[in-house]
Amino acid sequence: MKEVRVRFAPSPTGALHIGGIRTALYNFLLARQNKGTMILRIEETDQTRYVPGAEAYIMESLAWVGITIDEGVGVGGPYAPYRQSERKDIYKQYAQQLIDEGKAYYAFDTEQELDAMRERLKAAGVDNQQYNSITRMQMRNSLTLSEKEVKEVLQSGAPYVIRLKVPKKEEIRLNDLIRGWVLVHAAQIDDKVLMKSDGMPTYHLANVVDDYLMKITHVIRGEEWLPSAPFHVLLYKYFGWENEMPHFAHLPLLLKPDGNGKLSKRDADKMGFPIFPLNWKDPQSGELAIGYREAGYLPEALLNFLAFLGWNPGTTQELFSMDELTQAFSIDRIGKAGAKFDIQKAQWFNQQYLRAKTDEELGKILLDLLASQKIEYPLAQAMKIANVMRDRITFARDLWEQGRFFFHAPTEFDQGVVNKRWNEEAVKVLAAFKDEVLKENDELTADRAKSILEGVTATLGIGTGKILQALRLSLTGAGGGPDLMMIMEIIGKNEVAKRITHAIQTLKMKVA
RNA sequence: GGUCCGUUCGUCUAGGGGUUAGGACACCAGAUUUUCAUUCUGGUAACACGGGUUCGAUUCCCGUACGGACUACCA
Repeated sequence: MKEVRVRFAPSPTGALHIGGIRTALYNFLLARQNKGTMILRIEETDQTRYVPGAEAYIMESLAWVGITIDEGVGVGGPYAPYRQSERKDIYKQYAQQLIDEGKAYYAFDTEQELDAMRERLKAAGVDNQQYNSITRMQMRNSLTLSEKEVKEVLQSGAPYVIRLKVPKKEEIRLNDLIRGWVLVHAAQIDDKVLMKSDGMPTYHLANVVDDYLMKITHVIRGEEWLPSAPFHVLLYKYFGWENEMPHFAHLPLLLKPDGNGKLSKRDADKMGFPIFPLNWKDPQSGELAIGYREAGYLPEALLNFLAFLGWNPGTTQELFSMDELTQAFSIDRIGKAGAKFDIQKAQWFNQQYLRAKTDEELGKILLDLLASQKIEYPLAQAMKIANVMRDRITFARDLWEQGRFFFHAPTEFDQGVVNKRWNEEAVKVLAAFKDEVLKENDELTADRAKSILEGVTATLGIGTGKILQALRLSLTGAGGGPDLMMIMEIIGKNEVAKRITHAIQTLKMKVA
């Protein structure tokens, strides 16, 4: 069997969108599964849209989620260069070949002339206002001008483009791996521009030429390319590359969560979730967009989530590592319909992956979080916190945000709990408990804390359950949280005593 | 407008001529947890519509509706 060669070919016009990551992932999985090659090609044939930093961003994003590139920009390879701007001469040569063979032609029409043509057709009630087999004969191009005139215009240095001469009557068919046979009549395809007046190729030419030269076997890309795919097939035909033509697979789109339409940055902002893998600061506006990484998502969780948007293994298993995805992936299990983006499911995946981490892994993550708060803390303690917090968090940062009380005594107390649970009985127990705790010689363990507390309540003849909330309140300021005894073990006896004392003082007035 | 693509619970989806139409997220309820979260158990909830074909259609075919993509010298 032929070696599988796939490519991810983004355009560096800004940050890589989450949908792009999914496209890259599917390509990557197919490559890995078949021991093939994953290629990164940068398609920046439009200089006006080029954004500095976008290319580096793309590469960093792919690296972060664990999609490794075998060949292409950044790593090199036998078909270099992999940046389309550096392959200008190649495209020119192929465009010339089509001209020579009469399959393409020069067109000299100005923008105004093109507009005028569309207006004219529109006014005449023609649905299809295209530059095509009919209209091209009324325009200024090498088909309508004499050979001598064409030569003159070319020599005068006037701007021109090269267009493909699409046949009038022909049925173009393409067998999409996801959608099956797609038929299009050539009459519905326009004479697309192959070479722009600035000497750069359009996507269509560059894409086909590169895929052919780079021996690409599978083109997996977004559905937005489906309408132009027949045109690409035609190009392969014109070049005589039909036998080398890659398989096409047009992926369903990622849709916005509410309403309809393609998922956009605007929707993401509106709904409050990231759309880019990494933070992205727009060099034009200076605006910062938060990325999944910075929002606290684990790369493996994001990947797993994305993999399931449009694909599924056909079993009930949902948690897949990259290796497992590689095993299970198959193009024929990709769905046809667009998938609405549901951030809640992404959060669930993140939760699952967070839980699967060891105390040590999670403890270290907490230490990083603490470092940014300028808090130094022992790993052994951080691991204990990780252990009690694990099942309560969705994001790594919740370790800090929901566990502040481990590091700072509460400054405020939940009023609802105060009203309900803070009373004289509780104060009595707490004061006695504090005294007992301070008498301890050893470090306070959870078990020890519990027996001391039970001793105190037994002596005073008050039910332990009645004052537990008050104790929690005094230690954390809130009415909910992880196991209270463990909290005491982690913060230590002196801190326990200090906080109880402080709470009794602060809340005294409120009882009366 | 035109061309192309699509349509199973709110969402991601499985399934496929005869099923109690399955799972997951979310949601709701109960149990456990003296709290909260977790966990467990249970529950609400879907084949867009109309015609065919067929003994039988959610499944196949055709329409309609709805949605989407494309319709640039952008990718």
